[in-house]
Amino acid sequence: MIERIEDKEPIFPISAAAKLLNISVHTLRMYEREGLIIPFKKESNQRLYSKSDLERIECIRKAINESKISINGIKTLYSLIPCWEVVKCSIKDRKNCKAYKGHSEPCWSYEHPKTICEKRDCRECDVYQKYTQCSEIKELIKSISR
Amino acid sequence: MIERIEDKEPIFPISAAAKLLNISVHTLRMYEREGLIIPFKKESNQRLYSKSDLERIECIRKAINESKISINGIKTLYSLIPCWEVVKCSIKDRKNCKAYKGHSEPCWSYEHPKTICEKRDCRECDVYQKYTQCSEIKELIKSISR
DNA sequence: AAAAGTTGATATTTATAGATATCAACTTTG
DNA sequence: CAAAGTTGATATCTATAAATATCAACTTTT
Repeated sequence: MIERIEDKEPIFPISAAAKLLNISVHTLRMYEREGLIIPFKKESNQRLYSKSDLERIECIRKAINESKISINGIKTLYSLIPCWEVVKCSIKDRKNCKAYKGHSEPCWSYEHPKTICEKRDCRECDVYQKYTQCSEIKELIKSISR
Repeated sequence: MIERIEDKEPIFPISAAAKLLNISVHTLRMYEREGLIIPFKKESNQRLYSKSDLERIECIRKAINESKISINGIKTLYSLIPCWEVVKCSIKDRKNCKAYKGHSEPCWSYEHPKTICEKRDCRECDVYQKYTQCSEIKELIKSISR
């Protein structure tokens, strides 16, 4: 469970990632289009995946293939992450934030101008990185309720 | 949105409920087996549905057919309801409660002996009755985090 | 006590979500 | 600068989740 800096380095091009995960390139792009993952993008727009990205994707695959949760189900689950507590945003931020109000997309899939998140890179955000699994989300909800 | 007492009266046998909802009897039993609904049971074990039950089922149907959330996805969403805050259970209760620890079934699908919920009827519980939709669950999470 | 409706269970159908394949245009690499 | 890999897009396939149908045994109703 120790996270190394190297694990976050985006080093695998899409075909290498697909091979390592034993899935098709298109599936990876679909997960991205659905907002489940945010791969690193080079200036040329080409995707690069880190080891952490691969772990995240494996987790998502388990949810789909073993737990039989549909992609829209996963999006909805992510939409319940209390991101406002993680990024400690202000009441004003919350007023302006579609993610705070919505409940069908992960917060990082919404536009959220005029909030604390405006110029942050969601790929680097704890909300995206630390609450991939359902157990992690539930533990977060427990921890904020006190 | 006004809830009347009559709305909670279990009056419709399964075939009437199925007809009103325009679905098959078997589908109703499947939702029950999956733990999405808890119909009232007569001594003879026959099911009766209230108007509130029908509304709940329509909501679940929308989640499945329109929002494309799978049944397992819905179960997982329900498992995130912070029931411990709703029923105000003790630390000890939480220690004994599989629902508190789990994250794949709604709390009312778990056995939970030696907790405050032990002898309560989950069908009558606010956790079951008041947080059917995702928007309601998210609002609850917001309200407990302060 | 006969008719209508219910029970749980198993077997079958269908609609579609998730995955794959193919494409021409563009980028990177050696 | 050619080869290998990428981009997004569209069209197609397949595995299966959700729903339906059928069953004999049991309850309720009139």
